[in-house]
Amino acid sequence: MPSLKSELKKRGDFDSVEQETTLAILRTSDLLENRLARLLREHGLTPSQYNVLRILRGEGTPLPCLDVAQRMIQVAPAITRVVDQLLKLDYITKTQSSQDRRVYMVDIKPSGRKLLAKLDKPILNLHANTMRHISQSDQKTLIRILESIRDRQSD
Amino acid sequence: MPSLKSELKKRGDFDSVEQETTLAILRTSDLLENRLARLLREHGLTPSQYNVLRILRGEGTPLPCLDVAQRMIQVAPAITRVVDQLLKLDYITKTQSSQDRRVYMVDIKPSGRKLLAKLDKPILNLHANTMRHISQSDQKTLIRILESIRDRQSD
DNA sequence: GCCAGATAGTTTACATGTTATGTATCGGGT
DNA sequence: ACCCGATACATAACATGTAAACTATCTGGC
Repeated sequence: MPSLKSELKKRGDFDSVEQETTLAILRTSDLLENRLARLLREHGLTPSQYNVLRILRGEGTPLPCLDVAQRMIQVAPAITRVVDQLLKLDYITKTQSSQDRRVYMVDIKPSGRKLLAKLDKPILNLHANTMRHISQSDQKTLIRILESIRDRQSD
Repeated sequence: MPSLKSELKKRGDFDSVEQETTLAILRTSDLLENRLARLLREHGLTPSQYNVLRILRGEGTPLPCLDVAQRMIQVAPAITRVVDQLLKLDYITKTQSSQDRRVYMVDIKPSGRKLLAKLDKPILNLHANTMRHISQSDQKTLIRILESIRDRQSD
């Protein structure tokens, strides 16, 4: 009987089912994040950098910095630095908009697309492997419940 | 039809159910973490600091630094700093073990217990509120599936 | 006794998230 | 034309996570 359950028992039982549910989500997420981060690190990317590149590739056209931030549920300052990093790595471009000079548009470069293309299969495999013991029907159930948790939140 | 689904559609459809499942977990976790962090911040604590205090309270006896780290699935350097912070805040004690002088035992102080006691109800309420629309049976399902995801991982 | 390898923590360097604050620019009302 | 509030980012300050390197201490074998 491995990690989670025994660990948590040690520090007292759950105070409520809701708390147990919350902890289960947080712990599982931690695990998944770590695995993804390790894979990305092998290619010199951080999860944030990867997400920005994904968003830009998905969009197809240049995007203002803050639009990228919004899609990552992130605050502006974080994006500024990630964009700086990606510029240094030469995976994106950043140009001041001529319509509105407050705005800076970022776009993915071919080098960035190439990197993403190289990552697509390994990442797909990672996720497939992570979920390999979970039936499709359980996955759909999971997605449904998690979605309803997110959608019912006021903020 | 709100956030997640529409957002993700924008950047291209999911590549697989496994990927969708993964993203659902990560996004939901983000949401929960943010809500908890906000509540804790009102009391001057970070999530890490709170977790360390919880572990120490649950344990009841002094614990070596690295033992605390393990239970948080964290690496040693992170603990060093969180422990330092909690020392500065005067919520814990840290004493060198006389048996093995490499080891430093940390323990929660009464002030720390008092703070946790003050937090218990609000946090319970937060979790209850987050899950208020989710049936107990769905929660149990969620816990079961998430647990099986975690338990089936090799590392 | 002594030394090599293991173990507990710390320190350093880097990337990121957060809030608060500063800067440039835009845009609408007078 | 001008000014004031809003908007797009950038910067600063702080806490945290990670890997890598370092210190102190312990321990088993010779």
